[in-house]
Amino acid sequence: MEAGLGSVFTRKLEQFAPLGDEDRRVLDSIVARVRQVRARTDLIREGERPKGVHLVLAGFACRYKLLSDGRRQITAFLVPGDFCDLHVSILSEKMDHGTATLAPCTVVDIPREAILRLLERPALARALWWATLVDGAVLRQQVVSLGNRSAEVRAAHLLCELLLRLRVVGLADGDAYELPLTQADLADAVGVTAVHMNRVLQALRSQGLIASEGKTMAIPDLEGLRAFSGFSPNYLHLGPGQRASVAALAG
Amino acid sequence: MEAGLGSVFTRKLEQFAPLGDEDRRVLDSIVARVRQVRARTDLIREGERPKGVHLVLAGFACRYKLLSDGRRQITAFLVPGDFCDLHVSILSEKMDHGTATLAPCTVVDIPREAILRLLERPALARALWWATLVDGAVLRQQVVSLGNRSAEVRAAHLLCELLLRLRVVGLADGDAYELPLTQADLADAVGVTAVHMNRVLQALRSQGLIASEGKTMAIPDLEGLRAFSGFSPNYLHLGPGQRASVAALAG
DNA sequence: CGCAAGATTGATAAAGATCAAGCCGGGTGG
DNA sequence: CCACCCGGCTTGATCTTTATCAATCTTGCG
Repeated sequence: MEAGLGSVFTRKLEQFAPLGDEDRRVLDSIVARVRQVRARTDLIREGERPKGVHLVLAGFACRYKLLSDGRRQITAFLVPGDFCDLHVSILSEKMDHGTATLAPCTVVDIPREAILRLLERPALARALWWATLVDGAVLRQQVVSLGNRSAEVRAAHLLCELLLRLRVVGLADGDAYELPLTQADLADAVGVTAVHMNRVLQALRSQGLIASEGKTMAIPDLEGLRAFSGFSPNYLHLGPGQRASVAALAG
Repeated sequence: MEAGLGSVFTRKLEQFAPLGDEDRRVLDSIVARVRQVRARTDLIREGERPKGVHLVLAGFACRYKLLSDGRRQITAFLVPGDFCDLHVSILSEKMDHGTATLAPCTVVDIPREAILRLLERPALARALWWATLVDGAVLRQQVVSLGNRSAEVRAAHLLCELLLRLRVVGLADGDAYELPLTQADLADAVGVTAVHMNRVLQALRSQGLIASEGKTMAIPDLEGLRAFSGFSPNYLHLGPGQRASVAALAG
């Protein structure tokens, strides 16, 4: 399937820097393969060399690493608009981690040359640097969480972050969003066992901080969750266009 | 103090991509302020907007975040040749973390415009992307460690990584290097208390995996430490020039 | 209807935090 | 020149969080 990139991608990039007409034209000229990928499927494995950049248009994916004992650490959740492997692909290096879908996804494969063409335009290059900066910042935040916070607080922080990131791409309905993950998936990101993740979620529910049913996650008391988890959105480096999404959150 | 950048910087960048004469000329044309900074001094604090890029030429520094309860998480150690705040500075964003010296350092302040000039040259831009990629990869590795490994294994892994990174810049003498950090500094990176870090180091010493005295860290049995910590250097994306440093390590 | 994946519960064990001292070395002021 | 002081290292005892192991329950779905 061949098609333009649709609006999610453009909207995502415009969040970071104002684009000129010519920038937009270059963006629109990218022809990429769009495809549906079912849940729990590798997009690219550690050690492989990506042919192009993968971009999530819909669904839920992740970056992960496997350990020798079979355990999996999820190092990032990828939501619509997120690049799976931008930096590695620009350099055509070998992947130092894998990426995989967690839920059914719509994925775009952008050829490497197309990305290199984007990089020639300063405003677009800036947007890509920005995406990379946010990527790193989210990772630093995860390090802080894993190194210092209890499992309960880590989980709360993650759910807070996901709400905000999904709001940015218009996928959070007020204070609720679809979270098509198993407790084991969350556990692999938060760095606990699935058993413990279950107890953590129960605790958060009983404190009225979250209200999940099925695959829907609701945050009835965002300010409460924010305070509990010590969340501050500064590290997401949201653009001016997104400040409204943050209005509810101090900092 | 004004001066050229010296060889560390150039050597670092050449690790990533071959540079042409013109690239080198542009590099040499950068005039930057070089200064000595004493130990335990902030280079830039969270929330500030960097005027330019800081580069460590000598010494030992870190990226860190402070939590509301006063705890500090070190998210990266910065060794000679490392940028402190490249991405944030390129975008003149607010810092989402601080950087500080841990030992006395020689630091270079490169004006933002100089970096933007580098970015116009494809080979140099590529080198900067590469540095950023490695930054992210190291961070992912830290997430994997914090999420899955025991404190002992995390510490071993970190010491393995530092040996390799210091070898790359010629600061490791065979299997030993200067590590001018307190146990508390290490603890803040590994995500344990200083007390526990002390016991961890004792355990590693008694297993013959490390042999530190004073500020010198020696690795008498690198293969042993590698195996114990599950270290694999792939995520450092070392250039062909550095393969020799890795010879001792499988994978 | 029956299964398999996911969620839940309980009991026990291990890793690491916390609290509280004590120790050691080197720099400093009297 | 020495006493003392302070930062960093070390040790011990106890407490908390989370892992581990082992079932059991629930539910969407073929």
